[in-house]
Amino acid sequence: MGRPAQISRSAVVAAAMAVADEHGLAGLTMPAVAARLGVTTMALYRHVASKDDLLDALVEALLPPLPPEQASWRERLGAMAAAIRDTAARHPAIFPLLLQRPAATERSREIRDGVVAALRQAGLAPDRAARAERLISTAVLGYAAGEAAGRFDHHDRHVRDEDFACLLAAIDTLIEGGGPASGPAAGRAVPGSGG
Amino acid sequence: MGRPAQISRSAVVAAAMAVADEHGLAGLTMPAVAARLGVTTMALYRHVASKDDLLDALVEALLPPLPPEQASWRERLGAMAAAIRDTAARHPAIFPLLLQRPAATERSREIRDGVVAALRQAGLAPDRAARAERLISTAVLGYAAGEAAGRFDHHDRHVRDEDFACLLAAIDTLIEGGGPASGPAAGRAVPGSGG
DNA sequence: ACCTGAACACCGTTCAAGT
DNA sequence: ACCTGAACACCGTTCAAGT
Repeated sequence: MGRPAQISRSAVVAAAMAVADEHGLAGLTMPAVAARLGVTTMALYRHVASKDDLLDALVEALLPPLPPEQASWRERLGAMAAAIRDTAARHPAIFPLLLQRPAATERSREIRDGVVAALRQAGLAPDRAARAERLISTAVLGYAAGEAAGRFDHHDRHVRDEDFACLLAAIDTLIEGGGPASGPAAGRAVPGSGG
Repeated sequence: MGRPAQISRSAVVAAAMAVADEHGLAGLTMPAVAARLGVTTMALYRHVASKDDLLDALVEALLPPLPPEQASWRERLGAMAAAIRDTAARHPAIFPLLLQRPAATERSREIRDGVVAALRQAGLAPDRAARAERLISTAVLGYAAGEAAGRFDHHDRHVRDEDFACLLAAIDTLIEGGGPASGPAAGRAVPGSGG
C-alpha cells in the first residue's frame, strides 16, 4: 500500500505561489515548483492535472475571504475591496489571472453573491444590484491589477491610497443615488458609446 | 547588398495579431508567426528583438486612435471608451496584456494626456483630472478585459451593452459632480478601505 | 542586408518502472 | 499509492553560413 505522500495538492499550490512571487509569472515553471518541494517535476502530476489546472488553483487561492455577516453593507464592500487590493499587492505576478480566467468556481460565486447581497441591502433593486456588482467588481479589479502591474509606479503609495479611497467614495455615491440606471436611456449620457 | 526584405516589423506584428486572434495567447508562438509569413522562425529575429519585444509591439497596436479634437469632451471620452471596448472584442486573447504591461510608450502617454485634457475641459482641477483619468481608465479597461475574458458570457450581448452605457453614465455623473474628491476625508465614505 | 540550417537549453507531458 | 528515470514534442534563442 501507499506510503504517506511527501507532497499534497495544497503544498504544490503554495509552492507555486511562492515561486511566482519570487520569480514572476515567466519563472513559474513546473521544474521550479518541484525543486522548491524537493521533488521531481513528474511528481507534481499526481496532485495537479496540468499546469493550467495549477493556474486555476492559484486563481482560486487569490479570492478574498468573505467579510463578517454582521457588518454593514458599506463595511462589507469596503473590506472586500481592500482585501482585493491587498492580494494584488502581495501577489502581483499572478493577480492578473483573476481578470483573465473565467473563475466560475463555487467560491467565486459566493463572493459575487456576497457583493450583490450587500448592494440589495443598500436598497438597490435586483437587476440594478446585479449590474452594479459587475461594474464595481471590474472597476476594483481593474485598479488593483493596474497598480500591481506598476501602472502608477510614478506616483507615491500615498497618492494611490487616495486614488483607491476615491474609487470607493465614487461607488458609494452611485449606490446612494440608487445604483446604475437600468433603462436604455442611460446610454445617451456619454455619446459615442453605442457606436 | 541587401535584396528587398521579404517581411517587415509591421508584417510580423500583424501576423502575430492574427495568430493570437485565431489560436489564443498560448498559440502565439514564434514558429506559428513565421509559418503564417511563409518564412523561417529565425527570420523573425531580424525584425523583432525577442518575443517579449513582439508582445510590447502588440500592446502598442492595441491602443485606440485619438478622437477628433473638435469634438466635445463628452464625445471624446465616449469615443475612446467605445474604441477600447471594440479592441477588446476584436482581440480578446491579447487585450489583457494592456493592463499587464507598463505601456510607458509615447502613444500611451498621448492617450492619457488626451483623457486628462478632456477632463480639464469638463471643469476638473489639474490634480482631480489626473486622478479621474487613473480611475476612469482602469474601470473601462477592467470592464473591457472582463468582458473579453468571457466573465459575463452568461449575459446577453445587449445586457453588456447596457452595462457599458451605465459605466459611462456613472463616470459622467461623477465628472459633473466635480470629479473624485481629492482630500483624505474621501476615504471615510466606505470604511475598511484604509486597512 | 536579409534569410536559412543546425544546434542548445529549456519546458510541459507521458509512460513504464521502481518502492 | 506515490515517486523516479528516460523519453518526446515543442519553444525561444544564438550563431555561423549562405545569397
